[in-house]
Formats: sequence, structure tokens, C-alpha cells
Amino acid sequence: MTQPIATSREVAERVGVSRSAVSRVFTQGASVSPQMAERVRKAASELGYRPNALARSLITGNSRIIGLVVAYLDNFFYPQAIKALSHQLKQRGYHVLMFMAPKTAGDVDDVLREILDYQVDGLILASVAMSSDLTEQCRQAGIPVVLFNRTQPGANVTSVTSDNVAGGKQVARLLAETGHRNVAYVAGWEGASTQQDREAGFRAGLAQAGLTLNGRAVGNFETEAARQAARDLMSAPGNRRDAIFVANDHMAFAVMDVLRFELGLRIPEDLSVIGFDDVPMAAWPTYDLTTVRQPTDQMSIATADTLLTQIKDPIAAPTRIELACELIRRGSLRAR
Amino acid sequence: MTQPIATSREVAERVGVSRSAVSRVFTQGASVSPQMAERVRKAASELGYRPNALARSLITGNSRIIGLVVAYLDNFFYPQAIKALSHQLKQRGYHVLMFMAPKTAGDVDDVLREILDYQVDGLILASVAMSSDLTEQCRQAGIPVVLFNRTQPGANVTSVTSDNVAGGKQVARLLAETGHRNVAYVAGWEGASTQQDREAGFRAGLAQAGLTLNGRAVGNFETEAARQAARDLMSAPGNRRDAIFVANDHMAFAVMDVLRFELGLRIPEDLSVIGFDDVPMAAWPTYDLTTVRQPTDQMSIATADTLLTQIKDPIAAPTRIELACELIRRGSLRAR
DNA sequence: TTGAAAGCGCTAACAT
DNA sequence: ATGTTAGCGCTTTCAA
Repeated sequence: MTQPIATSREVAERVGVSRSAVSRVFTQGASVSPQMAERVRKAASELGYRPNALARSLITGNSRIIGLVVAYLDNFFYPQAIKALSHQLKQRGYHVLMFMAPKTAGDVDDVLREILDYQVDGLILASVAMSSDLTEQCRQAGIPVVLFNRTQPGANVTSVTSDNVAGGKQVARLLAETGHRNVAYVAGWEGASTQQDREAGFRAGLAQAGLTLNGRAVGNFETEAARQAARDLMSAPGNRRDAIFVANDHMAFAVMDVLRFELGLRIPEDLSVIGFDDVPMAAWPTYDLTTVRQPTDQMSIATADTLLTQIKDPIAAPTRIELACELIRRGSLRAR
Repeated sequence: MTQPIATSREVAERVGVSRSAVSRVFTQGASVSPQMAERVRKAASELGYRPNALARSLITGNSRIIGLVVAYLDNFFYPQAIKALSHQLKQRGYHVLMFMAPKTAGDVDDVLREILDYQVDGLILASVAMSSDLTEQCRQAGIPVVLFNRTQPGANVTSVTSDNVAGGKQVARLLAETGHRNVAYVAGWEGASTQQDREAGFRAGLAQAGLTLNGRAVGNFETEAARQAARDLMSAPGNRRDAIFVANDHMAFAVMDVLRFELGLRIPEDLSVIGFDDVPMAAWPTYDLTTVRQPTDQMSIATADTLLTQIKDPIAAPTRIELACELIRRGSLRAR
């Protein structure tokens, strides 16, 4: 015997007022007398009434739902980020409709369309790309999109990242200063702007220090591929590397495991390793990883802020927000 | 110049048919002639029309949205589970409205109510408890609830877990068989059924083997608390423990780090460590953790299945689904 | 198979 | 400050 949830009509009838009155009581900044408010609230709580968000959205034209698309949930950076994002949005009265994207960009559009069917007020793409078709469609529909931890070169779309180029440069400078001369790089997925920027910054930094990159392998931001990258890098004959910069912490852990357990190397005595992100595990004594800290909380705040700004003011031009990141020096790096 | 998304009326006018006709074309199992379907679809795609899910929900009474509440996102078990859950639900045509619960159970109800405002068709609580008030309210409103990886003793509510008692027992048996005689336990948050069941099973298993628990500390399912638990356990004077069973992998890693780096102990030579969950990191050579594998995918499938069953048939009685779990023996355990 | 009419639950002018 | 009216975009009887 499923008893349906009370409607505003029932509350109105019980109190003997109009449905508009009930509506106003539950609407921010509407004008109602205190006694009306009290009587309505009382009846509402007796009946267990709460406004139907869907019906409200249908008429106000905004759902207070933000679509969030995530791909790399196995990288610890993202659970952290999701938590922060969801927290920020909640504080602002928004909710998160989440979707796990396939890493292959093909199907993302389909899924995005499904999300759009729910009249989301905005869209956050965490390390996910969308077609320029869909970007355009969102623009036309007036739905702001923010790219989180990724930029999309050609597309004229808002993004929030840290300054990955500067981060890469800092790593190069640190390695040079600490006497490393034979450094290699483990790349992430080549299509990712974060990967590209970190590498570009790293190479530029090395060049400034009079060094060149001596070895490169692709780890695709995945554990297994990163392991293989480490093996490939170290099996190249005649090379005596003294440092590896890995495009993110997630892969750096995999690389360190291979160096230690398969190749019997000591870190940092035989080799320094540097990562990127500063996920919590990087601080664990087992890894004690020197890395570049991305300001997750600030990035989340900036994402929520710009998204909501654009929701309020759809004419606003896309911005590219780039936050400073900080080198965190730990035991995986040794001066030589 | 924000161009609004096309409505069914516009499509209807363009084709010269009624809005009902358009609706039928986009409704499963409605009767439309092939030529009607084709003309409407053509016009729809030209105008970029897709049915408004909110308006549809308002009238059909189901939103195809499932509310998902999660608390412990820093435990790697959950990102995995979320991924699996979201995947399962997507396959069945549902979407996930996500919320991060505060670990303090107080505010969960508030948040749940917000989710309910969106007329979700069902609710999944991952390691989160709700008040019996709200449980009752959901029952009355006909909204099925499934507890994922947690049971709620008094409450008559559906849950999906692995057989934590059996898991704990297996651990005890294994430790006994491999000659451990002085075993301690690091507990999770005491309010959690998983914690309680694992400990109960473990104690029962020890008793069957003629052993008793020799030391216990509470790690609350948190890294820092687990570290402290390890310190407390090992600093008890006169004790020569040979094994620690930790209530989940997430804490086990923290415990291992303390044993190795603060206390200078070797695992498993000086001490065996066993965890619970079998998160991906457990297989990494650094930890190589003996643990009890929870069947994440099966649990997710079971959760999605029962939830959707109950959505279709709201009269169905709550069930308590308990899936077998499997002991995974790795290097952190040594026969003595 | 198709169209006309009614209404899901709510809010937003417009009066009063 | 409150009630009346209209309508958000859609689906669903009911007739034809």
C-alpha cells in the first residue's frame, strides 16, 4: 500500500490557503506573512511534504543539478577531487549527476547527451574530452561546461588546471640543481593536455639547465603500462639513468615497484623518482615520493565558482584558469 | 543569444502532426507507423530535439535516477565499487545522483531528503546508515533502498554484502594452520556491521582453533587511526605478536608502514599481516598483502538487480544478500 | 494508427 | 500579503 508523497495541493487544502501560498513558503525571498509561513510549515511537516524538485525545475528552467563526468577513477587524484567538487557544489545548493566515462572518447558524447536530457544547469568534465559538436550544442543551449584538470586546445571552453608547464619546469630545475645528468620521462596518455604540458615544461626546464631528455616511454596514466614503461626504459643498453620523472603519482608508484622489486634498484640511492599530483600515498613512507602538488581544493573551488558564475551569466566568455602548483621534496630524490 | 532546446511541439509543427505522435515515437513500445517514426526522427534530429527527462518523469512518475550515497571515498574499495555500480545501472538505463555523506551519521538524513526531492526511483547507501524514520518514509513513498557493503541490524532493509563472518573465520583458520599463536586485531569503525562481522568471525575462528585474540586496537577505517592502532598494539610490553589481522586493506597498508618504517620490523619474517577487501594495491609487490577478496562486481550486480526488482515490484520483501568471499594468500603471511 | 483533451506538481505574472 | 490564472514539456487516456 504505497502512500504517495504529499503534494502542495494537499498542504494547501489542509491549511485552507492557495497552492501559491504554499509555494511561496518554500521559495527563497518570496513574500509571506510569518503566521502563514508557520501554519504552512506545520502542515507540511505533518504530511511529510517537500516540493517536488522535478516539477519546480520544469517551470523555473533550472534543475540545480550539475553533470559530472569522470574517467580515471583508479587514479587517487580523482576520488579526492570528486569529494571536493561535490562538497563545493553542495554548499552552493547543487547536486551531482555522475557519469563514468569510457576512456575511449567515442562514447562520451552519447552519455553527455543523456545527462543533458536531465536539463543539468552545468557540466564538469574531469579529464574527459567532448566533441566540438557537443561543445557547440551546449553553448547554444546555454549550458556552461568546465574542463577539470584538462584543457582542450582548439575548443573555446572554460578549463581549470594547475600550471602543468611550470610544474614540469620546476621538476627539471630541481633535478639539474641536485646534480642529475641522465634523466628519463614516463609519459601519460599522449592525448591529455596535462601530459603534454608537463612534458613540455620538463623539456624546456632541462634545456635551460643545459640538459636533454635521455629516454622516454609512455605509461598512458595506467598502472600496467607504466610498469612496462619502466622496464623498457631501464633495459635500454648502456644507459645509466640517475632520475625518472613520471607524469603522475599513480604511475610513479608502479614505476618504483618495478625498479625495486624487479630490477633490485634502490630509490633514491641508485635512481631518483619524481611524480606529479601529490596524492595522499605519495607521503607514505613506502614511497616517500618527491612530487608536484596540485591544489585540489583550490581547483575544485575555482571550478564550482566559474561554473556557477557562468550559470548566472551565460554570456561570460570562456576562461582558462591555471593555478600555481608546488614542488614537494621528499625522500625519493637524492642530491648527487 | 541562447537558443533554447527544441520542444516536442516544435517537432510536431515542423512535421505537421500532433505532439502525441512525437511522444510516441520516443516512447518504447508505443504504436506508430514506420513512416511517421521516420519523419519525426528526421525532424527531431534536424532540430536537435530530445525529450525532456524532467517533464517525462513528472508524468510517468519515475525519474530513472538512482541516488547513491558514499562516505569512505579514500578507501579504494569504493571508487572501484562506484565504477561498477554506475556501470551496472547505466546498462539498465538508470543514472546516478551522487552524494558524499559526512561520516558522522547525523546529517545523512538531511542529504537523503534532498536526494528524495528529485524523485529518485531508488537509493543505494554505500557504507552509510540512515535513520529508521527515513527508512520508514522511503518505504511509504515506495522508494526501494539497498545498503551496499553494510547491513543495518534492527532495520528491515535490503542489503548486499559479502559474507564477512565467514571471511573473518577463514582468516583465523589460515593463521592457526600456518602456526601463528599470538594474533592481534585492528578494528574498523565499531558502528559498522562489516567491522562487527569480520571481528566476530575472526574470534569464532580463533576459538575453534583453540586460540584467543591477543590484543586489539581500533583503527576506525582511517589511515591515521590505523597507524596509531599499530603503535599501541606493538608497544604493549611483553607481547611477542606473530600476526595482525586488520579489518580492511586500507588500514592494513597503514599498519604495515608503521611496522616497517617506525618499528623496523620485517613482514612476514617478524610478523604476518592480513587485510580484507583485496583492493588493487594489495597485489602490488610493496605490500603483497594476504587478504580476503570481496567480489566487487558481483556485489554491484546484485545491488543493481535487487534495486531494480524492487522498483518494478515495490511489494517485495527486503532481502539480505550475502556473497561468498575468497581468501587470497600472498607474501605478507608466513608459515611459522 | 493518430489527434484532442486532460493533467503530472509546481511557480510566476497579474490582480486584489 | 494572498488568490487566480496560465503554463513549464511531456505522456496518456479516450475517441475517431
